[in-house]
Amino acid sequence: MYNISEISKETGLSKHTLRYYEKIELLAIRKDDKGHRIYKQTDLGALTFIKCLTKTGMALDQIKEMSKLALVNPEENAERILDLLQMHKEKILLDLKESKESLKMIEAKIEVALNL
Amino acid sequence: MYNISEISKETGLSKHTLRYYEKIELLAIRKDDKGHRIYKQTDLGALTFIKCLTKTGMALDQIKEMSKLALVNPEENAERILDLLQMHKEKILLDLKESKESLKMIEAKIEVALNL
DNA sequence: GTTTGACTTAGAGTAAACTCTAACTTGTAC
DNA sequence: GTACAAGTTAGAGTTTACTCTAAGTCAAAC
Repeated sequence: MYNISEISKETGLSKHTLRYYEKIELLAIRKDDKGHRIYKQTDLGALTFIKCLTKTGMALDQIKEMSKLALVNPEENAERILDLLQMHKEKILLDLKESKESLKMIEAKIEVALNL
Repeated sequence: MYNISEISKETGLSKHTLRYYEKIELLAIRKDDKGHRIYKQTDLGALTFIKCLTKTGMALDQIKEMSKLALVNPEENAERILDLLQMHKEKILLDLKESKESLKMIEAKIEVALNL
């Protein structure tokens, strides 16, 4: 069990961002009798996974769509979720390829600059 | 020599974006007597390199700063430019590392989903 | 000679993902 | 009992990188 400050430190996401994620219904967090958020291990896991997805360029809208599918009816939607994850995986592989190509061009520029 | 439509096709950047890049002074393009833009091979090269930099996460502001340095006084600024390029290279390497880690987590999720 | 299509401009509008502000409550420390 | 720190909300503002619109010029096609 964590409060918002602890989760913020743990995930590296700002408190603002954590509240924002709730506002856009990316995830739902239980609150105590004072209205303060209580984060569980599973919430930490979810946020860690969300970070993986955003870092690799998945839009919050898509992440939200996926997490809704998983929450509402995991069994019926398992295949669709798998599809989305696999499509994202392909996208990452393509991005990695393109980034490596860009890196080569940049390294070439650096080489040229060094030989002046 | 190319006009804006040809350069748009060649680079994959929209005409809107090409004009926008000029507006923010990312590069300067000569015009003919009718005020139409004339792109040279070097402009195509510059745009290709700009695409490498944006694709790998460099902000337009930084690209602009760098290209200003190169245009205003290439000799005096050579070292600074080299520095910026090398810093960006390090950033790409870190991003690649992080993306690969995220990829692993996503592949792990896919594995779990497949074994249900 | 007028329609079509490509170019031009200034400036407004959009989308995504935050980020901040103001006003408020609550619990602990002095 | 009051100051301080941490939590809350609704809603406004910011940043980045486009993207679009309206109004206009100009040359070639029919």
